[in-house]
Amino acid sequence: MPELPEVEVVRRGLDRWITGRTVATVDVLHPRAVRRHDGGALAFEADLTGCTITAVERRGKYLWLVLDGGESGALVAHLGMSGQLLVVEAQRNDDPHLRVRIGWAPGRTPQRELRFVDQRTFGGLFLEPLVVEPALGRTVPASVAHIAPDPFEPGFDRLAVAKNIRRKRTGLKRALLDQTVVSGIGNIYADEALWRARQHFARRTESLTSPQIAEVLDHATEVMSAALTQGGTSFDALYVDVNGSSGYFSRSLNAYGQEGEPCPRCGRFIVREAFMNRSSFRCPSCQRRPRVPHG
DNA sequence: AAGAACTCCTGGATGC
DNA sequence: TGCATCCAGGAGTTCT
Repeated sequence: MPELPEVEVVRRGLDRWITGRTVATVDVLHPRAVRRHDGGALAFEADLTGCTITAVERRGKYLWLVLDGGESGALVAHLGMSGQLLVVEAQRNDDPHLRVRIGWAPGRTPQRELRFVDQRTFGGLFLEPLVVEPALGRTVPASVAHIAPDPFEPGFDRLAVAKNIRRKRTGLKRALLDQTVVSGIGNIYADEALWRARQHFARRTESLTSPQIAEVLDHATEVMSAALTQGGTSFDALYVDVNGSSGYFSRSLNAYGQEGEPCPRCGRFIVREAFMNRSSFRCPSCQRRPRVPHG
């Protein structure tokens, strides 16, 4: 559920609250939360303790805290389906699905701490070295190197990505969700972008021109930008910013989750269909099924 | 080797 | 009321 706008809201909150702080204590309450860390929970606790957060960066849905200017690598975070990074007063009661607690060296009062809370445990935290991407000149964690730039990165070339998608010869939504092609787009914003572009999710990419695909990418960028100004999309308490507040973009959705509601453009009822083991929402009039389907 | 299938997980909603 | 089943889905891994 957290896609690019939601992760960016969290990144901004973390940047404001924890940049410059030094880790004093690390407490892993559920080993699965650090399953991607080399060496497991004990190594995670030992490796992170003593590090200072010098920056908070993001690519797509991946977020990372630069440690000691990069000298100690980065603490990578992926929120998965239900992950939350919360900055809360240390004395507050533990959250029901608290997985990792990170305490700071004493500083401002009240004393706060960083908590990773994750109901469905698809998300996780892990430390990794940073690597330089030759093509872009950007420094990213090793496991983020295979993730393509998101539309808000300086290295994002919309026409080059469009040409790449066209060459993939696959279904349009499948391409939008492929994080190695363009990152940050998940099920919600893919459906919203397709609705805005009046395209069907199964439309073959090779049947579109590169400028047409670039337009779909522009719609995705615009809808994510609009969501960001609303604090992201929240359907329940599962997605929140670092202070626990929900975003408001769910009220602006035109297609996603709108089964049985009238299309805001034409009034036909939005339908839900299974695609790629997940729900896809579309207007049956504005987004007609292509004659050569699937992909 | 690209792409489909499978897997991880919990709790709220739904069905009988 | 209570128990069983379904469903949400990102991304790494395995299979074809």
